[in-house]
Amino acid sequence: MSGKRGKSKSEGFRLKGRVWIEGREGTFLGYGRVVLLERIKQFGSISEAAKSMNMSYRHAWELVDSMNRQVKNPLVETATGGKGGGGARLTEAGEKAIEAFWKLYRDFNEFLEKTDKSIKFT
Amino acid sequence: MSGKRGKSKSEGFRLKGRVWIEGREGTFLGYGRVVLLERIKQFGSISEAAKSMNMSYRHAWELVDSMNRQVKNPLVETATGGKGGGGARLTEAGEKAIEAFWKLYRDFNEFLEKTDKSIKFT
DNA sequence: TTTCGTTATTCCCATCTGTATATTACGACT
DNA sequence: AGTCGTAATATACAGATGGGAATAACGAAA
Repeated sequence: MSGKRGKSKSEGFRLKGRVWIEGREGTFLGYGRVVLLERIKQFGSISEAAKSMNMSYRHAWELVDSMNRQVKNPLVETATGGKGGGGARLTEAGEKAIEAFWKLYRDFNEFLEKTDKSIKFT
Repeated sequence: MSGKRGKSKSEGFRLKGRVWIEGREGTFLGYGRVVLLERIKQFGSISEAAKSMNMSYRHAWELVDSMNRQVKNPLVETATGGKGGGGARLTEAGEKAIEAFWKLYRDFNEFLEKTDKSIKFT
């Protein structure tokens, strides 16, 4: 291939992918959910975490609720009312989940990079 | 874990994922597209291929068109009119694409299975 | 008991994806 | 020339997804 210049029409392909943990109700942990957990840890509040991700509170709350429903020990504990109106904090299980997912995520990206090089189409 | 019986609330997690090839316009090849290519090869027609997958002809045609737009040598050649009204056939490049994807797909599933076992949450 | 900010929950709406449907273009064969 | 079945294309519709706004519940602190 390759004329003197100009993009070949089949240039620039790259391997992409997603991984997630699935539970009884469907997705349990994925990239977005883990980032959300981290923001909750950082801000101590679902609403602040959501805002920082440009995500609606409604959506964030549903994700948290979905995760908590699928485990015996919740990943996030919430409190309504009280000082500051309430808040949310990450549990031990939440911390473990974050760690476990990033480990998986790194392994997966490694796989993607390695595999990407060995692909030939035309 | 495990009480005498009954499902633990954190049972049954499994790793899932998707991989695809991305080109200039977004997705170029993924699982569904490859199955579609195989059906086109089998039936010699986009409409029959679509029907066999419970997919609308419109959608199938758009997928084929999207794939063809992103390469110099089309994966599918179509003919309008003529014997039987026309049809579609897989090109050499189409065959290669199928092969390449399944190879990738197998490697990915291997990764998933291997990785799934090494994950601990709680 | 009043205040306050967050969680919890409910509606309505915009957007997106794909379906269903209808119409036209096409060209080898009879 | 007429027939036939598929490709090609446009339009209207349905369902799912998430956003935004509105409201109620909550409980510690003043």
